[in-house]
Amino acid sequence: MSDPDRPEGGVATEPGVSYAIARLHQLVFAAVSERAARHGLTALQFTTLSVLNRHGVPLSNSQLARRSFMTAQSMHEVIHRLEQDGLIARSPHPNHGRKLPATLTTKGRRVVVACEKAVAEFEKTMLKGLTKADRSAFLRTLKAAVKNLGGGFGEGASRD
Amino acid sequence: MSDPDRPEGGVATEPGVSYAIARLHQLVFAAVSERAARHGLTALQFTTLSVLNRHGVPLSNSQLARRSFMTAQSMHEVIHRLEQDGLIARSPHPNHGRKLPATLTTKGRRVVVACEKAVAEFEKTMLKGLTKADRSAFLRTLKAAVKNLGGGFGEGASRD
DNA sequence: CCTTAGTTTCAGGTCACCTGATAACACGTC
DNA sequence: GACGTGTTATCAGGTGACCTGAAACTAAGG
Repeated sequence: MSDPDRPEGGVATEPGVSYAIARLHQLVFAAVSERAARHGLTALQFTTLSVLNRHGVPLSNSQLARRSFMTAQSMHEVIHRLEQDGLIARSPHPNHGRKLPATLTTKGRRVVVACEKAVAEFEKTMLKGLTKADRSAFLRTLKAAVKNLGGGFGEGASRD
Repeated sequence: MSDPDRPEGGVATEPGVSYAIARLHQLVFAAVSERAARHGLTALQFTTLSVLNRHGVPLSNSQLARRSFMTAQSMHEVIHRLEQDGLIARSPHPNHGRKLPATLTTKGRRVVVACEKAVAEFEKTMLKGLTKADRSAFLRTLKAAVKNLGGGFGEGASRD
């Protein structure tokens, strides 16, 4: 019903879990992008600042790349832009002539904290109506699926 | 521990649900992309063929776009390429001079069925070790979150 | 010293999206 | 039957997020 063009043939095997994950991600990504945009950031820029903020200690381009599961070249584009925009600063590592660890500037910290607050609000909306048990089961399953696929969460990607 | 560069300061507020969803999606997307690539498709091309296959009846560019939550212009790029590659065919709608409904070609159907099989295998791997109850709770929560964010799943996006 | 591995960075390419603009058609209203 | 409103297909141009390849430098171990 609700589809006047549909005759009868297609039984329509329903879409799998992958599809539901993709759809939810699409909505989450859009929501995060929108909130980050209010502070002049893309979602990727926000998450990169967030990683830096959570880690507490300066991280080099390569380290950030590993934690974000992308190439150093891709990460370079991100932090180059963040540096231009004055959200991070990079100064040479004391006892390593090649590494350029990045730290949040005051402006960068202010922005990332504001974004994180907005995202936390958003998550509350997303999970509205779910019990504490539902939420923890959800998170547990997400983590289990990641683990089953051989992935981590980038807390300590290899060494570093 | 496991991080020699980490002194003491950062308490590291742990990343939220959004982050876990993004990470799982990243792995799922990579896995689907890889499997689709074996048949010469991108993940997006595969899902588009899949929508067409599930629906059973020809869909126009605009209809496909609505079901996939993107603009008609973006979808046009996808189906134009699929048409070039001989995976779909488009012929004018009998009683509408502008619509160009797309159908799967024999080749297209063969490819999408093969991909769907590969993806189903993949999903089994991803959910290994989870009980029937875990899986249905997971899917239920995914759907609830989508609903909380005001999204549907494109089965009947508005009319059509 | 020389090799191997890690790091930063430039150059160039692809894919998945977007907005804007055009042109043709559909259809109800006057 | 002309007219406005909405839908559709499609071209043109642009951005963000990724990639590989290659160059140059540094670190560390034989």
